[in-house]
Amino acid sequence: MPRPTRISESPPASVVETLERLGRNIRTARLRRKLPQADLARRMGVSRFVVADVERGKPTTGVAAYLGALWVLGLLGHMREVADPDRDEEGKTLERARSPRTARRSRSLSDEF
Amino acid sequence: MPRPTRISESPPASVVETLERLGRNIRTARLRRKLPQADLARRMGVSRFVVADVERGKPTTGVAAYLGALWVLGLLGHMREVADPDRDEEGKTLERARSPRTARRSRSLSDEF
DNA sequence: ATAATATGTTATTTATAGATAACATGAAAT
DNA sequence: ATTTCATGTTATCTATAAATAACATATTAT
Repeated sequence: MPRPTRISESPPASVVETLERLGRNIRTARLRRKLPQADLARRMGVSRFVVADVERGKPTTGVAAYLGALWVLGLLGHMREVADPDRDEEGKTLERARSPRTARRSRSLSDEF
Repeated sequence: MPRPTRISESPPASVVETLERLGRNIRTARLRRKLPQADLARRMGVSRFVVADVERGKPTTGVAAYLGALWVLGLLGHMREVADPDRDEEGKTLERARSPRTARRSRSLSDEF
């Protein structure tokens, strides 16, 4: 990553925390499967150093490395729920407040004939 | 990302899919909050282009950019469950098979006095 | 003990991620 | 209509992510 970005230099503590836990989790999953870093790396199509970085929770490492590891480990499904609009209560509330359910749907539709 | 890695050049379809959905979800959350890309970027400490990349699900973008966006949007908590050892059924099974629960704990501890 | 395997460490190299800037296009609002 | 404001697009530049290689240090198995 060129031109040091603030978020990569020192991300918010909670981001660092989350990344480190994710890395540890991936490592745990790998060890449980008795899969060496090098093997996981080969199946991901990267060098073993990238796997090491992922397990350390390195912030500047590409997101595909993290998802690729999850993919090989059969844990990629866990990502489906992240930021899922259905789970975003605050977002849903904001949207509801903006367009109340009692209002007419869209005009153009109901007026169009 | 230098030296094109296979995973960045063309990640597995499911990884691409997952990334694109994640990007869309982040965009949805941002729009619901009526937050312009530039504002989100500023609060993350990156340029607006990185936010655009995230919303497109660009694989080579640093993982911190994705988590940073989730953080600003108050959705970082969703990441806590990803690859959680407790949710890794396959991993748990493998571990159980390796060290049956009926076995003695660790020897060194129970014998040490 | 010893061999084999796994992970960490350091140094070097190179393609590129992300910054900046300037302009284009597209919505929204006045 | 016209002025904001948001997002997309293009180009240039530079710090660095990741590859390779070689050695060190666990860790595991024989």
